Amino acid sequence: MPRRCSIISNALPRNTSARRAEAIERVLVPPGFYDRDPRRVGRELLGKVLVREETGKLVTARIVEVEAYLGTGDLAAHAAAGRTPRNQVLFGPPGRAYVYFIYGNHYCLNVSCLPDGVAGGVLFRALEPLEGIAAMARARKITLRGDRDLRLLTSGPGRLAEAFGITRTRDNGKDFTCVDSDLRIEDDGFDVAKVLVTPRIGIIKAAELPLRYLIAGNPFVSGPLRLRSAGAVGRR
DNA sequence: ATATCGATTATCT
DNA sequence: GATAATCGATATG
Repeated sequence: MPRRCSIISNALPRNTSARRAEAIERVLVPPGFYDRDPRRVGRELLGKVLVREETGKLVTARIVEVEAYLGTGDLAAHAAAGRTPRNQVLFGPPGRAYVYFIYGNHYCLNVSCLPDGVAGGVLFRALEPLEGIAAMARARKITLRGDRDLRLLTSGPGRLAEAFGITRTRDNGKDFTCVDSDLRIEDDGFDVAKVLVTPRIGIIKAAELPLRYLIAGNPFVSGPLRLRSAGAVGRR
C-alpha cells in the first residue's frame, strides 16, 4: 500500500498532501520513466517530488500540476519548428532539465521525454512546498504572513522556478535521474487519488488540446478557478 | 472573483 | 520588429 506523504511543515493548511512529519524514504525516478510519451510521463509525474540539494540543504516540493508538450506536431511546443540551440535539450535524452526564459522575466522548468533524437517534454506548472520553505520564500523575495501565502511560492511555472533558483545557465540540460545531481525527481510513494485533465494555459496555438494534468482538489494548483476543480474537462 | 495591462529580453522571422 | 508555455498590480463587480 502507498506510504504516507513526506515531511511537511505543520503550519500547512488542511486539505493538502500534508499528513504527518515523519521520515519518508524517497527513491530516484529512473531514466526509463521519462522515455515515454509526454502525456503519460506528465500524468505520472503528479505526486512525485522535485528536489534541490545544495551543501546538504534540501528544498523539496510535490508536483501537483504539469503540462505535456509533444514534438513537431504540437504547434504550442518549442520543438514544433525543429531543433534549435535553445530547444536542443527537448531533442536529447530523456530525464533532462529544459529551462527557457520567457516574457523577459521568468524561467520555466521542463523535463525532456522520449528517446534521444525524439522531441517531447513536460512543463512543471505548480508544486506544493514540502521542505525548505524558508529558503523558497527567500528566493522569491516574499515574506510569509500566513499559510495562504504558501501558494505564492510555487503556484505557477515562473514562481516555482524562482523558488528553486532555476536558471538556464545553471540548470539547462541537467540530469534529473542522477543521484549526484543537485536537481532530482524522486518518488516518496505518495498516492494521487484523482487526476484532472484540462486545456493548457497561457498559450495561443493548439490551446484546446487537453494536455494539462493536475491533482484534483490540491490548493497549490495554478490558473483560474474554473480550471482547478472537477468538471474542468475530465477526470481520471 | 475575473479582467486588463505593463514589464522586459531571448529567440526567431 | 514581433512574439512569448508569466507575474503582479490595478480596476471593477
